[in-house]
Amino acid sequence: MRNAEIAAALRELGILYELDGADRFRVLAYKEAARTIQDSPVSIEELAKHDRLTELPNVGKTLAEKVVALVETGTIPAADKLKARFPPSLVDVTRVPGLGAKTARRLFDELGVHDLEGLKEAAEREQIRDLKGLGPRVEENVLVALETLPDSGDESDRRLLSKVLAIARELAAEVTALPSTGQVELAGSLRRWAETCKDIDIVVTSEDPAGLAATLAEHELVAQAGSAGDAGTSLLTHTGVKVDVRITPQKTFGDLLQHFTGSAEHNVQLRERALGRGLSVSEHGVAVVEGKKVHTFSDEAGVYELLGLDYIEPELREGRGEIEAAETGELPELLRIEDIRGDLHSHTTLSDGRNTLNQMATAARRRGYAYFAITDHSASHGFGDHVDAKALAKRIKEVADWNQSAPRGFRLLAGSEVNIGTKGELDYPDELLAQLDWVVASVHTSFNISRKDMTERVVEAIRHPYVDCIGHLTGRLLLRREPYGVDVERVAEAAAGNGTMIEINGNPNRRDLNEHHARLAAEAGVMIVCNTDAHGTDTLENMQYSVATARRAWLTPEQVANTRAWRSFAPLRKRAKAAARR
DNA sequence: GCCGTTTTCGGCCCGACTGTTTTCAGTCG
Repeated sequence: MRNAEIAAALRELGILYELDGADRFRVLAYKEAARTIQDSPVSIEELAKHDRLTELPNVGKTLAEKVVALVETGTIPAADKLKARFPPSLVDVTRVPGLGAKTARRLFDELGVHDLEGLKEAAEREQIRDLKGLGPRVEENVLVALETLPDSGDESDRRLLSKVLAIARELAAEVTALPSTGQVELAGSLRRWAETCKDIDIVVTSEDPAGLAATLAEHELVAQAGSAGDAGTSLLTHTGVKVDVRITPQKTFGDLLQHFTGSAEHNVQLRERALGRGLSVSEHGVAVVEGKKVHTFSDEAGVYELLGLDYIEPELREGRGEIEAAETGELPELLRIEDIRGDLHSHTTLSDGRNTLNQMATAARRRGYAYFAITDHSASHGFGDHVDAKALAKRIKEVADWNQSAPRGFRLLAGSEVNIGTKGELDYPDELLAQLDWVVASVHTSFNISRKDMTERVVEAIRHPYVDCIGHLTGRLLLRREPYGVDVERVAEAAAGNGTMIEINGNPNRRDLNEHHARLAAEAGVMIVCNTDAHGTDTLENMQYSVATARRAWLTPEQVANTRAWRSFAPLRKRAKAAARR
């Protein structure tokens, strides 16, 4: 059973308890445990089998028992019991914005609402207004909300970061261009470089809130402008993304930015810790609980400093131990994009890329890289773009020729992205692989084999003497395709043992390794590589997503191989080590 | 439910907004 399924079952159970009138902190405990499990880089099912669940934060004895029951029998007894009392479809009713469990329960008790269909009927028949505390506006809102309610799941209203970032940057630029504007920063999950996000938060200082709102309302990306005031304005883009622009005086810019950058988990932990020191943190400042003094900050660093913490980079603000580390001076010196010296996964027109070798190499050099690997797909790619052994041999010669006239300080590498067969075999002869500078090995076919077989398959490739790096390890496509089953812990162990690197693929649809796996792998001693998997010169800029994931994984430049100059990077490759031994 | 510089009981972020109310509960981020 996948971690996401276990997390979903716990979230559902939490809502069932909430419908049952449980204490809100108990409900919260289920949500927090679900999040921990969703984020876990290792298999929760495996932990359950070895009685290790309580090692996880937010999972105690009771929740551990429930997860064990779920993994062993497929259901949780407590959930079955509650489902006998409330229809599971009542959980859907709590997904309607504005309706929570308390309201859903009353609709069930007093109107017999069982599901979304029943809710719609009750609203249409104007029955909801008969309930004390609810009125006609609730009926109106329910009917509107039901029109746009996504079919299922928590993820369905999330979008890929890259799609939203482009819109956000354009709107932020528009705001910045106004003479009445002071500071402008994106906040929320965009600023934390999460994989996906729901909406756009922009924090601004402005002398002219009305003018700012009017300008944005006219922007070509904006479909609809909501209420505007001195505190800000809200918009809806044509792509359906909600935009919140928050205006603040300069003196509390840091407080507001800190608040809206989040995450919720980070802020909760930060505020709990602050309370222990007699300080109450909010977007308006840091208030001294016993007294009247309120500290305000024009930059975020001041907020963290007052709380006795080192400055925490936005990418780390996920409630994953960063506050404790900031307290003891143990925050990592994070990788920066300017640390990257080369890109080691790219495609050209020889396989399925859009640009030629020369165009890609030239673009890479212009980015300031010292080295760049061309890694077209291998002989069995099977999408009509395969490169047979003869074509690859020719390509090796072309790369050598290109390097003859290459500018100083830049080196083009002859490489390949080789398919890993179902038994871990590669589809070029070893003699040919030996002539390459760099080999990425990836799984592109037969995803639906068992977790055990997939793990063996990848580990076999990791052991291969000419495999330098594993590409997009889990094969996931964000919001589209689940990762295939593979034991990342075992893979990381094998990679560390064999000196095989693992990439963080910067394609914003992939970001694979994810931040949890990357952190686990680096801690296991695996050398990480930040790559783009660019299929054109334009997507070389996807390095920003690879670096973002690395930062979210707490990685330092030392843990990322391609932060090194070529003379230091080259000897890290297995093929170089083997040559040195000979 | 979980958790511990408040440590095995008694806490568990903070404020805005909404829709309904005359002071607040529920919901949201």
